[in-house]
Amino acid sequence: MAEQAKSPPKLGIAARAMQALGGAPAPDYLAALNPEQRLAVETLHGPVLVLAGAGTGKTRVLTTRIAHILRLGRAHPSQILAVTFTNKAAREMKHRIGEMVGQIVEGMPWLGTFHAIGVKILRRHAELVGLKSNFTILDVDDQIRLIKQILEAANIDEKRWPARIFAGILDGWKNRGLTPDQVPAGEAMAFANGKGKELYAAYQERLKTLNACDFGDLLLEQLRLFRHHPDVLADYQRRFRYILVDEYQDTNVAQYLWLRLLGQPRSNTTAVIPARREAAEPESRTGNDGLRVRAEDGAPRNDDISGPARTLRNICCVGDDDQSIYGWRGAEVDNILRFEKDFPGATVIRLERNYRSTGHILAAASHLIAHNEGRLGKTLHTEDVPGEKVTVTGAWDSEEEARAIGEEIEQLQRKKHKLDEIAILVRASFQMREFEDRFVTLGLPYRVIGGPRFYERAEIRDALAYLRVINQPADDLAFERIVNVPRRGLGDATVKQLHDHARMSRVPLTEAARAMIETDELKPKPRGALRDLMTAFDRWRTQAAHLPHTELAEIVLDESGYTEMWQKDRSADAAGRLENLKELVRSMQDFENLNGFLEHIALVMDRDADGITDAVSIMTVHSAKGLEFDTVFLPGWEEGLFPHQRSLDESGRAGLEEERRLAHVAITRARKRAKIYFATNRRMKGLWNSTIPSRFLDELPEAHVEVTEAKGGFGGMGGYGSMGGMRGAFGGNSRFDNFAPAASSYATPGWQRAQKRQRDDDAFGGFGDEASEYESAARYANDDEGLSGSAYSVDSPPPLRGRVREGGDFSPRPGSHSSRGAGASRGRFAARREPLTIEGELVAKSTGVSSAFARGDRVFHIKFGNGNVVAVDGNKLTIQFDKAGEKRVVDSFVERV
DNA sequence: GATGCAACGCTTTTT
DNA sequence: GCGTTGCATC
Repeated sequence: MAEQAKSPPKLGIAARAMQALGGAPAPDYLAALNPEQRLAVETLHGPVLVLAGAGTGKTRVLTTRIAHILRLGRAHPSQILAVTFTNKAAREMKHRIGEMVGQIVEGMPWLGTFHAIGVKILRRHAELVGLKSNFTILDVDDQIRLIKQILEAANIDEKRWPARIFAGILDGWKNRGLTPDQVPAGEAMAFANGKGKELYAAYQERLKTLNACDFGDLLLEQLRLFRHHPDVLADYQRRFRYILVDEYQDTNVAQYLWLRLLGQPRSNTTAVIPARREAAEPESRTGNDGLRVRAEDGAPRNDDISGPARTLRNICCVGDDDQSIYGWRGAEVDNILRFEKDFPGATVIRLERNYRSTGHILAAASHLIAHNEGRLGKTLHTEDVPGEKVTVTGAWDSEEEARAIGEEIEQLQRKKHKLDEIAILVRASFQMREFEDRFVTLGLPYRVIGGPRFYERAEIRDALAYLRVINQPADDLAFERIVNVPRRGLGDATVKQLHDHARMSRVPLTEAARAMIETDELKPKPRGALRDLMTAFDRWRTQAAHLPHTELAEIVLDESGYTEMWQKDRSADAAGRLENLKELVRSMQDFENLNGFLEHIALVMDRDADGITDAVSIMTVHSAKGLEFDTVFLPGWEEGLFPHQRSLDESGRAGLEEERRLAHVAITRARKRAKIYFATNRRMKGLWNSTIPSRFLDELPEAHVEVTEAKGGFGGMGGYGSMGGMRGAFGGNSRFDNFAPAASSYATPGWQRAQKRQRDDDAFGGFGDEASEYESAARYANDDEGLSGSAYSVDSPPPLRGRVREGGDFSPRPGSHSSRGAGASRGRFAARREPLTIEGELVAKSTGVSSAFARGDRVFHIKFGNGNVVAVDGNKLTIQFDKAGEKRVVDSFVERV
């Protein structure tokens, strides 16, 4: 029965599955599926590829399939391997399966991320790959510090060959499943004059001494394990009767190989040993400094992987080639495009009925993505109403864009839309700031998703380092991190001595330290400090045995002086850091012991959303994948930003297609409203650039898109059409060429005045044209020098703004904002705010209720820290922050201290 | 060991 | 423009 035709009659399969159920009527969970979904759930034999377009019920299929397998008794929970990319996805799956099966699925030990499963397997067989089962998992920070040490030891100038770059290269190799000896000679040449390979080998060796793995190793070491120990592999192949993979389009080569190994027929294990495959792209990742990494040898791909699996195994991959947006970190769309070749006899099922978005949105997204060539092709359709058209709105600059979006959100809010159902999805994270600033002013609750994660904060890592040393004394990286934090007189000199000693005796640093306390190599002062520290660690280790780990953490933070260090720190974020430490201890409660906790944080770097009840979400398009909202705002659709210039430069056509997929992902996040924006001027890297609308806008179907009219203000701005000339250089006209910036918010007297002044002045048009033409020409000549040369300088913001500022009453207050550092942002903020206040906008937005705060109050703001209230205006406070300077904020954002 | 200044870089991000 | 980082200096 393995020999099913590729396109079996759909009902046949379903019917057969029904028979398997003994002719009983389909259970509820099946009845709720559409025919294709049902086929995907019920095709339980042989490889299955489910191409699940956005919003077609992908997760539902996966979870139902698992529930179905369990219900039919085809496998025990422990015989199902289900892999996801993120912990979030894993959690969600577990939850939903539990709901369906009607109980908590404790018994699904092999449902998790690639990495979590990797750790589990590696811990069991650690000794077979040269590790001990309590090995540490290094995060990126540790990894870079380790590389630095390796580079130093090899006498490589870190200036010329930065550790970060090498970390990137290493990552690339590991993503492709390459061990040091497998690195193509050409690529190895590219770093440090051909030392790449050696360095990689040295790094791996060092990891072994540290009894540690980096993230890449969690996969790579498994490949090694399986290849060198076929018996172990066979054992897992036997165990996993069903394999399910989520987001298959995001798998990298290493993950692909891993799946191939596990998904292969058992008999075939010996054929696999030399498995190796080059990256799909002939030309690939680039470093800086002209460091081009190429796959020099055009080795035929995939030829050394064992031939087609002879016996079909039950592997089911779910993915969407149109949502592959992680090529830059090693994902290979190719894996999904080639599934049928890799797994002959595979059943391919397309899920094309979309349950998420209304008609216009879906049509717009489909039309856009149809411009891509390398795709399997799906046609999404919906039975939903057409709904609202996708809107495209032009804004003068990014500030106005933020203002217009803010306004639209307030309108939605007035119509009782939930803020939780609104998201702003940006291409690059620097775009977020503009919105944050705007929302703080408006008093609009928002949450930023992504950004520095909880466990990446310095204070958290420090605290963890202490715990890591207690847990595993050989953890040199952790030890080094905190040996002099807080300062205890163990500076670089002492640490270097420790290092020397450790290297000579080939022992971990802690051991070296222990030895050196007994000798008089060290000066008395550091020696004493070191002895104290080691005694403390001994004590904590003893306590660890009988105290609850949360208590231990508190003791350690306290006795080490770490808490005190932050208490004494007077900077704005010290309070937040202490709060984070408390949160850390709190979060430890969820774990049985220190070990479990440390493992969790190494792998589960995600943090649950903060407690804000109803708020607009701001995030990158990347982090929005998998999410959905009623209303989605998509700012920044401009050439150079979206599609991103670097993506085009580095990956050419493939890059453009990935950007287009990203745009497709962005639009398909919307259920009811997708609102696209572009600005004609944007500041990037400190310079104002005039920009042209994204080519993706032209690729949207006119019938489903509404180009919103400027609502007054800039009506008569034919003269602004500087973009016609720019398009000339670009080739072909865009219907957005003469687009007037949206000015919905500019019906204010101030703007009318500014506009009038500008018209009277009439000098602006010429300037705009000239600069823009030069700029776009330079851009398409792909000449970076020219590009920055053509951009407006920092001192001359885009023409209109410049005019406004220069016009007497709008100029920033002199003197008061001139301080540097943190004050700089204040200057930026205040200079812009001022005119708005004058024009009464802020007053108009005030609730009228007098604030609970008074002048002189000492307050705390989550973002800006502590400060003093210098003025109160309704619910708007002007606060002089200690660190962040003077800002106007809404009172609900601060609390009294 | 703290402080200050110059230099760098700046898409997307999980584990 | 702005935040981070590394080095030099006191």
